[in-house]
Amino acid sequence: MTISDIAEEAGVSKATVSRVLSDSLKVKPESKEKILQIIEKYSFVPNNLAQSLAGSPRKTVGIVIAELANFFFIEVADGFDQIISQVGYSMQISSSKWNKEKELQLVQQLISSRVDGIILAPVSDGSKSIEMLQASDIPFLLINIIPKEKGIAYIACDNYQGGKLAADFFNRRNRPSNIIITGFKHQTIDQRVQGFKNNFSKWDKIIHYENINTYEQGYEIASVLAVRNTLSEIETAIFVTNDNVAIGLITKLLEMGISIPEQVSVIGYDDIKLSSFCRVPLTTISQNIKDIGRIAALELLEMIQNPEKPKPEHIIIPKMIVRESAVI
Amino acid sequence: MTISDIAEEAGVSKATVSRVLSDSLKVKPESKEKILQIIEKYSFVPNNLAQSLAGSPRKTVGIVIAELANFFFIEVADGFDQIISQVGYSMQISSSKWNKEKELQLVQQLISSRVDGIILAPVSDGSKSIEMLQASDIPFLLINIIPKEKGIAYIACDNYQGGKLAADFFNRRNRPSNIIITGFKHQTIDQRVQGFKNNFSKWDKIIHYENINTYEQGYEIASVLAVRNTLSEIETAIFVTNDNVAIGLITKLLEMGISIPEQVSVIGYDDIKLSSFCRVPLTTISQNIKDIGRIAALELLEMIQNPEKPKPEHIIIPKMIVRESAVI
DNA sequence: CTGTTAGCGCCTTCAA
DNA sequence: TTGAAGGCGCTAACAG
Repeated sequence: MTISDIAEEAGVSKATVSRVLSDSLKVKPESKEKILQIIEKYSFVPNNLAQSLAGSPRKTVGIVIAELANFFFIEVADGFDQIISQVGYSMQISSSKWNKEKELQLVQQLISSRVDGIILAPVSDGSKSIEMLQASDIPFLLINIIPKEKGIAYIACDNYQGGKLAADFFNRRNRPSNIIITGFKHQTIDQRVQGFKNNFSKWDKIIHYENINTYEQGYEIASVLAVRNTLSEIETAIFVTNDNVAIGLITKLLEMGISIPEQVSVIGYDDIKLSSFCRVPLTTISQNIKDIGRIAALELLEMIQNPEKPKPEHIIIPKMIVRESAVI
Repeated sequence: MTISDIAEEAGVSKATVSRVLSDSLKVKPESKEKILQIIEKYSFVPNNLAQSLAGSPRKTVGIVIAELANFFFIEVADGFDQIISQVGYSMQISSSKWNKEKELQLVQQLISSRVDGIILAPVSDGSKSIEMLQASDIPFLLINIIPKEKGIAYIACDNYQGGKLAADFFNRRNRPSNIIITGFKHQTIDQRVQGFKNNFSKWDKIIHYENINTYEQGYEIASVLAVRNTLSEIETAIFVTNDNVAIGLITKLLEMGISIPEQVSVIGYDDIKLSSFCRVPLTTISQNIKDIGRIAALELLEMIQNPEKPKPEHIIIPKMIVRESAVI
C-alpha cells in the first residue's frame, strides 16, 4: 500500500493524496472525502521514512540515557516526554548502559535516523559521541554533565555545590567516623566529591569507597563496612553520592540490626522518587529531576526551531532534603 | 554529506561506497581504505531512512508501554533491551500513559517508521491499535494482556491464578476484616479479581475500593481506610492488585502508626524490584518481570525472521513471594 | 571488483 | 484545484 495505490483507487494523482495527507493545500471536498475513506478502509499509514526523505520533519527526538532501570533517568525522560508529546513529537529512548561504545552506537543510530533533536546523558565529558553530534548538525543538548568545550547546550546540576551541602551537614553533625561512597568515574561524581572534600573539616580522616554504582552493590558493601569500620561500635556518618546505592546500603544495614540514623546516618544524592518511601526515608541532595527533563524538552524544541540562537546552558542549584536517614 | 559526496572525493561510484558501508561485496582494499578514511574525516553517518526505503532492514523495534515511571514496564523493557541489543537491534520505547488515543497514535508512528517489529502493552484487549497492527503486516507481540482474537502473539501472566494465590493466603490467615483495592479497568485486574473472588471464602463480606492506580493514590486512600474501616481496631487484611499502590498505602499506614503486618497485612501484585526494599518488604504475587521482556524479545526476533510460523502464546505462572507485609 | 541504472514512497515545485 | 516530473539518499540487480 502506497499513496499511488490509493490515488489510483480514488481516481486522482499521488500529489492529491499527498495533499490530503499533509492537510496542506486545498483539495476538492469530494476527492478528499473519498481519499480519506480509502485510507480508512485499508488502515493505510504513510511511510514516514519516505516522508522524511522527501523533506518533511520527522517530529521525533531521541534521548540516550545511561541506564534504563534507574529512577533518575526515567524521571528525566518522563518529564521530557510530558512536554514534547504535547507538541506532537515522539520520543525515542535508549540506554547506553554506561558504556562508551554503546553510547556512540546509539547516537549514530539516532543521527542516522535523522531525528529532529537529540538529548544525551554522556558517559564522559569527552565522549566521541559529542563530536559526532557536532558534526551532524542535528540540534542536541547534554544532560547531567558540563561539556568541556564551549558552545554546547547542556543542563546539569551544580554538583560541587551539592557536595558542599553534604559537607556542611557533616560538619554540623560531627560524628567520630565518616565515610564516603562513590560510584562510576563520572564528572558529576568528581564534582560532588570535590565539593565535599573542600568543605568537610575532617576530610583527611575520611574513609573512601569507590566504584559502588548500583542498589545491589550498595547492599553488598554494607557487610564490608560493618566489619572494617566497626559500624556497630562507632557512630558513623556516610555520604553516598547516589540514592540507589544509599538505599541498597540502608536496606542491608537494617537487616544487620544497625539503627539508622542513630548508629549510622546516611546522606544520599539525587532525590529520586523512591527515596521518600524507602525503608528509612532518605536525607538527600535534591536535583529536581522532573525539571531537568522539562527544561531539556523546552530548550531542545527551541533549538530545533531556532538553530541559530546561542546554545542554552542551565545549571540547577541543588538543595538539601532532610528526611530520616540523617538528621542534625 | 551523502554517499555521492564521498564517492566523488574518493574517485569512485556511489555503489562502491554503498558496498563498503554494508561491508557486503568485495571492494578493492585501497578503495575501501580511502573511503573509510573520508567517512571518518567527515564523521559521515549514512541516512538510515534512505537505506530502509531502499530495502535494507531498519534493525529497530518499537515498544509501547502504558507508563514510563512504572517499574513493572521499565523492567520488562530492560529485559527486552538486553536481548535485542545483543543482535544489533535498537529499541524505541514510548508510553501511552494508559490512554487509548495516545496508544493508537504511537503505534501508528511506529508502523509509519517501518520498524521491524513491535511490542505493545495495550490499554485494552479490544484496542484499535491491535487492528492497525494486524493490517500493517509488521510482526507484533502483545504483552500483559490476552487478546480477544485468536492468532495474535502474546505473553501474559495467569492473573486468575495470581488472584487465587492471594485468596488462598487470605483463607488461611482468616482475618476478621478484609479489603481489596483495585486499579484501572484492565483485563489483568479483572482476572486477578475474578481469581480472588472465586476462591476467597469470605468474598461476600469483602470491602472493595476501585480505581486506585498510583503510588500517590495508594498513599491517599490510607486515611480513608483507617477511618471507614477502623483499621486500628480490627485486624485487617488488604489485597492490592498493584505493588506501586500497595507501597503507597503502606507508607501512609506506617505514618499513622498502624503496624504492619500485625494490625494490617498487605499483599501486593507484580513483585517489582522496589517491593523487596520498600519500608516493609512486600508480600506479593510475582510475575517474573525480566523474563517477560526476555521472552518477548526472543519471540519477536523469531517472528521477524519467520513471519509464517504460528504466533507464539505464553502464559506465565505467578507465584507467591512471602516477605514481611503479610505472613501466615 | 566496479559503474550504471532503476526504483523505494513521498513531497514539492511548476504548469495547466 | 490538480497532475506531471524531479529528487530526497541509498540499495540492488545488471552488465561490464
